[in-house]
Amino acid sequence: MSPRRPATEPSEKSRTRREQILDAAFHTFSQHGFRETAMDEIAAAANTSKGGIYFHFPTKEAVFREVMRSTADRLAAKVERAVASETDPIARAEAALRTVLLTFSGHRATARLLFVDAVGAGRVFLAETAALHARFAGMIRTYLEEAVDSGAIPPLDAELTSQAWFGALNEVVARWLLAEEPDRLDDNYPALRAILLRSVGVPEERIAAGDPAWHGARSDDRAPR
Amino acid sequence: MSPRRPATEPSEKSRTRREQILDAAFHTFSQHGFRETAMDEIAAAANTSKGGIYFHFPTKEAVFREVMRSTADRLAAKVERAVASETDPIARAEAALRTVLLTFSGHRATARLLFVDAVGAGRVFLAETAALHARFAGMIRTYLEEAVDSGAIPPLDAELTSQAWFGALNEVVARWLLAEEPDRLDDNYPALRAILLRSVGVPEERIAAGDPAWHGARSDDRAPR
Amino acid sequence: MSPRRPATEPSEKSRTRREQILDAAFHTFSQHGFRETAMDEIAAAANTSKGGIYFHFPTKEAVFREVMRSTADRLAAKVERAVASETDPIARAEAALRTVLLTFSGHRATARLLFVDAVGAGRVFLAETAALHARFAGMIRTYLEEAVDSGAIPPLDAELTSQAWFGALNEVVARWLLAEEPDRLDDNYPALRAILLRSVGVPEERIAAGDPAWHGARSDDRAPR
Amino acid sequence: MSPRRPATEPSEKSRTRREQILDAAFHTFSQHGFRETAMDEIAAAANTSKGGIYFHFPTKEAVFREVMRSTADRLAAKVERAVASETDPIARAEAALRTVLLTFSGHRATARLLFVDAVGAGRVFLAETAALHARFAGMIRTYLEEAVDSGAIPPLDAELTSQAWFGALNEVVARWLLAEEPDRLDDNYPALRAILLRSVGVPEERIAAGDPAWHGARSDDRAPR
DNA sequence: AATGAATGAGGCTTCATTCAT
DNA sequence: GATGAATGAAGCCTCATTCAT
Repeated sequence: MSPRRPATEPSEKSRTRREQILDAAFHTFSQHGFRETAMDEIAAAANTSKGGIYFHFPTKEAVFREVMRSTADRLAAKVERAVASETDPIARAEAALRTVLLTFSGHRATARLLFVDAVGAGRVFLAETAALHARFAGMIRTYLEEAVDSGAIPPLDAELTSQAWFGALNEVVARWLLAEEPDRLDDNYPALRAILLRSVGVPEERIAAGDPAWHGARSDDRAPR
Repeated sequence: MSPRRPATEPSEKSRTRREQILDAAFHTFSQHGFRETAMDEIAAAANTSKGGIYFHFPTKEAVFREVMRSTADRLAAKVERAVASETDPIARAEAALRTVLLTFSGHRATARLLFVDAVGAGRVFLAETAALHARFAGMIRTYLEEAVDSGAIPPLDAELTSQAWFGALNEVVARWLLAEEPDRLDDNYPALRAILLRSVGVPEERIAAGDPAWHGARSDDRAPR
Repeated sequence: MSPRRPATEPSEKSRTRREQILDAAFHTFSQHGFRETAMDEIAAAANTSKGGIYFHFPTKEAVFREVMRSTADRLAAKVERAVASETDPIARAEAALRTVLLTFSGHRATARLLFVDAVGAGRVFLAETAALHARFAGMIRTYLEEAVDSGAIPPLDAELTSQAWFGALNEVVARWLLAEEPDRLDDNYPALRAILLRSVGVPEERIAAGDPAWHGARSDDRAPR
Repeated sequence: MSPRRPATEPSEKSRTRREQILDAAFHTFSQHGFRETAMDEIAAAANTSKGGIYFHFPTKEAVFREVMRSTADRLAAKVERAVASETDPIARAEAALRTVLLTFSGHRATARLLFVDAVGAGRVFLAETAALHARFAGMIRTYLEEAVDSGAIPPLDAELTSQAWFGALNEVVARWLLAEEPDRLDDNYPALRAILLRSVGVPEERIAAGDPAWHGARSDDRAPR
């Protein structure tokens, strides 16, 4: 018997199985894309049955949305945590950039899912994808505006600039994902940082000094998710 | 007999029908994406039959590849033409940027196809997509290297920078594509130009002067293809 | 999950449906041949859906192979059972012949499938067909060799002779299958028996005596499969 | 201008093209079977177009029928010629057997077409196939009846025996066709001759003497058709 | 006579979803 | 809660046949 809980509250067992499915879906989606992933594959990877998935999710779309959401949440939380430990506005922007690059560097699957599959999942997810991009660009935008407000950099079109930053980052990641024999993604951080900081008018001395947080903070390239 | 190894030049009639099909495919692919487009749809849009398409192309993939190729060719040619009319290295880079933005601005479908569908078409097209991105980034790279060689801007990591530029541009376009009620895409040119030029160390005076070629050269937002 | 590698015994329900499909396939294949039979027909005859068949078999070919295999197995078992009840070497050969003729006589569909469709199913099944013929010829060969060893008949080229016997039998059956208004197939047994026995040098007295097992053992021409 | 000929009479040019098509059809049918042969293949092999074939033949079936008919005619004529040069009834039967075996031995394609494809071409050709088999069995039957009439062999069921002979021959040929690495088909003649002659009661001395016509008359294994 | 092009019915297979147990 | 089984709507592709030129 399950403990005294409302019937609508998912039981421990159920929470676990749900997560199993999401994990499996995350991996298959990021490997084969949305359309190319069959419910059968997810079921097999989750050690359950197709019917089992349909108990927890109403449609395949719902599974995908949930995977995207939770993945984006995790990444956003990670970035926000990293940013929170910095106070200098420019350092905060650096931290955001650095974190994303480091995270993707160690988690190709996450990068693939968020920035390749999201786009390729079909017109049904257009709004979702736009929101996803807007979310990360929005984070960047916040840091840029802080920097402007603090006088660290001159005023700028924050909306467009954050899009450009995100796009630049996105492309570097995507090219790394598509490469046959990719180098370490994070090798690109110093140069990318320089370009982006320069693009918003950070003084050359500051750029030349490098990112003080960028000592051995290299990715370890092995975390499972 | 298949037309793929024509003993004689393809007849006028055939050339026309082939183009009809490519046109139709271009539109349906850019509206629904690769997987979501059925051969039947293309056939209907091309005023022909499914079998008719298969007379001209061996598979659906082949149609898509051809559409991508010809679209990319057209765009690349347009950019190169625009660039050729400038001599100053920075002006050449500006011309490239401006042309792409203007073109996409008037041809959402082209943008959609090259920068959204290409990515989302599935793993089969990975290499193709990578090549497509590399192609345009490569063009940018050439202009940047010219600028460096001429001393107009300081040395830089041309590979990464061209990726970043392309990515920034790509994202701005993509966001515009995904927006519900988009502004004019080309409204973004001045700000984007400033960011990018700044990112490679173009002097502020040059940036402030604006792009001299950017007078009424706005897109007209109506060309059929 | 596919049922091809069942972790547990296939359930009763499934066994039943699988057999339903095989039964339906047996009938449609033997009536229309492999290429001319559509999966839809099999599905309809099995009171299930096309998809239902694909749950149990990976391809149409696999269905055909399975039908052939099980049909051949059943026939071979029947022959072996009949032969086992005889001890005299010549009587054993007679039993084999008699059994095949009697079986086919009552089951045109079986005959059609094994000796007409198997050949006509296309190049993909060449090896399968060769093996099928070799299997039955091989059985005959065994009985002939026993007969030689026991001294009942003079030495002979067992390989060729078994082929010839099988071919003779096959043709008689085939002509009966192709006839518009066929007589009883088993009416031919006495004469065929005489020819074949004579061809391997069985003494005329033995031949003239007839097959003692051939009293009312006539087929009844109505068994469902 | 064509010479003064009735309009219905095929012109020289036409006769040639028609034959080209039949030749091509013969080869493709015998290699891939009826259903597996596409009109395109025949057209390509005949160096003409699909439309060209439809000028000379109304349907694919018609082409097949014509190929079968002409091939069978050619073989039958060959056999009859060989038989005509013998007077002894048993020698005539031997000649028929020998000729077929030798012909097929050198022309796998003919054998394949007549005795494999004919069966496998589908239900539409049932009657045709039956007639084909009956035709050759009928020839054998004639020789057997002559032999009986002349007292060379005892009375027999000529219909059944001719079927059996034909079937035996057919199977030996078929097995040779299906074999991966076949020996020479005609190596089997002496043994097959012995079996068949014995089966109709030819005296052992006659059998043991061998076929006097079977000196170097081996096939040469190379004729194109 | 001949051809290239087009047609459209039909076939095999996939897969999201449903459902009885 | 979970599963195996079933469903049926598409989808891609093939190919005999037709037809304008």
